[in-house]
Amino acid sequence: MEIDLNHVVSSELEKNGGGGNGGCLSSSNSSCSSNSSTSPASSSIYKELWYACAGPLTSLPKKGNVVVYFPQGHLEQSASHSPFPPMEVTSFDLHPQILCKVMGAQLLANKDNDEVYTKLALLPLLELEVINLKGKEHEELGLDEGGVTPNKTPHMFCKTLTASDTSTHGGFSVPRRAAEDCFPPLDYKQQRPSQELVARDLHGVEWKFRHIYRGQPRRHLLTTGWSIFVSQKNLVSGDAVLFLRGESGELRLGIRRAVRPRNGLPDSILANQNYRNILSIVANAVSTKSSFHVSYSPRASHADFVVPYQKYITSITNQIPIGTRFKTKFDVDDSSERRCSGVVTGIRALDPYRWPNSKWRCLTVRWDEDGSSDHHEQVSPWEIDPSVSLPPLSIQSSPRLKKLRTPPNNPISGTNFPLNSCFL
Amino acid sequence: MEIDLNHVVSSELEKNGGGGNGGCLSSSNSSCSSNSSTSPASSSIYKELWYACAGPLTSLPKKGNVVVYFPQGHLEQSASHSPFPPMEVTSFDLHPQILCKVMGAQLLANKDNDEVYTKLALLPLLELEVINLKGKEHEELGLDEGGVTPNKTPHMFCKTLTASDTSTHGGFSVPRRAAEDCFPPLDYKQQRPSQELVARDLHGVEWKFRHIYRGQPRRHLLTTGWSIFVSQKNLVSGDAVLFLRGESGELRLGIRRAVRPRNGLPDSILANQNYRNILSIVANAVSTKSSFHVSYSPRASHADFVVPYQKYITSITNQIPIGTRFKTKFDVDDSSERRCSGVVTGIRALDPYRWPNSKWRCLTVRWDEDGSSDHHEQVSPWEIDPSVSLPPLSIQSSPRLKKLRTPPNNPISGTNFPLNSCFL
DNA sequence: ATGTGGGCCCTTAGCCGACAA
DNA sequence: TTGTCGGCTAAGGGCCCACAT
Repeated sequence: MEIDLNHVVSSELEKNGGGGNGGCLSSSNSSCSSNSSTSPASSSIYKELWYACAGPLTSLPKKGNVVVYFPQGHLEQSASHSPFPPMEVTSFDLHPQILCKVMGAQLLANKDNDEVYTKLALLPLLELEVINLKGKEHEELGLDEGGVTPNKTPHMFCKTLTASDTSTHGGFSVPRRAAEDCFPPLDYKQQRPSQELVARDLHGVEWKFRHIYRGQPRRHLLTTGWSIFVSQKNLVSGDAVLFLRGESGELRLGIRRAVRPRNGLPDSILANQNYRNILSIVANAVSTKSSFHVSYSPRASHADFVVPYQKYITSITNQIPIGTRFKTKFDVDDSSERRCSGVVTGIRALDPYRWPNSKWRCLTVRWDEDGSSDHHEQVSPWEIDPSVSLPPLSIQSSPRLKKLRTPPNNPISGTNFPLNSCFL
Repeated sequence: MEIDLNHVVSSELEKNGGGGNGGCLSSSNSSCSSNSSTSPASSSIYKELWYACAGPLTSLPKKGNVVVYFPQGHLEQSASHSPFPPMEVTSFDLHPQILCKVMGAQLLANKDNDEVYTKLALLPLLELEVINLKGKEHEELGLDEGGVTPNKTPHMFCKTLTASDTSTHGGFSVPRRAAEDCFPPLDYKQQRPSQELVARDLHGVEWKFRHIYRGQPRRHLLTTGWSIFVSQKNLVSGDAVLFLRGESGELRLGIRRAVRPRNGLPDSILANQNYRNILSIVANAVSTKSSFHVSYSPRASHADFVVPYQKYITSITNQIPIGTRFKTKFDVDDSSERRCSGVVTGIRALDPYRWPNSKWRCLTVRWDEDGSSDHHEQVSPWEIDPSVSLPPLSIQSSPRLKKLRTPPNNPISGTNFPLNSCFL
């Protein structure tokens, strides 16, 4: 009997028993073993590892939270190669945004490439319930967003791999502080102190490394076992590994791949999710008042199509006139993050026929740094942070803007889209 | 931009242009290249290769055929680990068998493991249309089943890999007749005649091999390039490779993996196909009179849940009393096939609550050879061939039968399930 | 503090014919 | 006819330090 490692990791349950072979292909001289059934570790460490792999910016709705679900975003994620659905596909009479209650959230990891993703169970709410919600406490509305991310583990590090790290020629050069923080101390009186490290990945697979302190000047290195890890995980320079030490000293390690075109949500989710299927599933759930499942990859692209209720409301309540300057975050390494800024150049519905009045990526923006051309030029109001008090740029000063047609005159505001008509 | 190789191969269209990297990981010294965009070959050779990989027993319905679709079988295939759906899932008021017209059939290959599968577009038919069908010509009813399988290519061979074939120690030992049949002739006057072979797989990826005739006694071998192919395709001893020579001499090669627990339909299809999703998609298609898609892996398990109309009718029209002896086919190697036989020991619906009166695997059987315990003990009427005129075994003679409870008294017959009530 | 490269050893991939089944 | 083995050679994995940034 086989157990799908895609479903071993779960923040809700303690069922970490599943073994399988976890992609460990080495047979005899194994520096990795899949002996995860003997793992006595609590699942909390996996939860922390999951969030570490997902990056510092990831925050997920908790069970019971109220969120806004955007079918458009869901469709985009599932078929990134064809931005627009075929003409004959209608919106199944679905609203562009659907208020839902989070009935469950699973933290998962792609068996093939270790990318983290989540599976949310969403229960559509009716308009009546929306009104009732207004009197509820804030927690259910997803206001405690910051609290969802677990406290950052003190003993963890994340390093972007260099060419030397991934080459077959040598091992892995461990940053000094990282080794001192996360690894058991070595006996520095010895000539070349070394020890064996054992770390588990998100699937519970054990990886063994020889940790040695040597060289002139002295440094921490991972030698034996490292190259196997690199090849098994298909790591290349630019990807990042992260180590994490739990309370009782046990090690976890995860990977955070560099942004590549294809490293988003795994095939296992994308395939067989065509437009019609997704829409019929959601439409069915709405009409039968039953929950449906949504898979979401936090590291794939900034496509938040499941947004905390309060965050959404806040983002559309404040006016965002054209020319508004804003900032937003992109994480780069360890726990640092790069801030990008830009200016709103237009407001229009992406697909006015199928999804009229949809807020999904309704803002046309221009980024300040041209190097970041990989960012979308269409973003959603809740993705940006317009609270920056910079002087709004004159639109005429930008040559690129002259190509744009006159944006329609519908600035976003809460009054234009009262709750009573927004949802369902 | 990336192209999903899962969808490159298609029997219907000529759109074989898609390149991608086809899982070819070797970088510089590549014995495989993904230069499939330059392929001038017609897609018919791919069709033949697909059928060769699928095995001699595979026959698929053609576009326009009328078939019977069984949701139960579809659900089984998608979640082979949990044989029964959770209690709260109903059948969505779907009938256990749904008459459909085949609107399209794509021949596909799993990008990860090269397993062949098909994607069928099925359009549910109404009862009225069923009645009208009775006067139609036989072709549309799927009677030309045998004709669907293309004429067997004369120049092809299939060899099950030995331990030596898959070892890193050596190359691939080519059966003599195979080499003479499929490969260009060598100059046997030379001491060690050799040549370079180039073959394309289902994804259009080129593989190059050094073909040499040497040794004492002389034999045909594939040396350089072979081990890369083995490792890239993850072949192990027991798997089979097959070579195929087209009319103009170009080579194709495919693989047929040994039956393993997990080699069925790829993850890309299985995942995210839970019971509720499938049923809501099908129910939606039935109610909106639109088509839906079904993925089916012919080599995974003998779970024919899309059955030609006539085949189904024939199978349930004839009485199958308990004790009936039957034969059935299982393919083993090349184009040979092993025949298995057994006896029908009971007839009952698998899931009487959700799918009453369903014919899906309603026969309990006992196989004659005990070694074949991997076969299902529950088969569908159309999977067996009861035309064998062996004396029916006395039920009491079997010790294993004593454990069975008395089977319900509902022998299968066409009159018990008239067409008018069977479908929708 | 740590990325890269040269030196060097030794494992392993991989081609060959000798055998044997 | 063809599966497996021992022999042999060459390629590269992988540990070490020097050096540079």
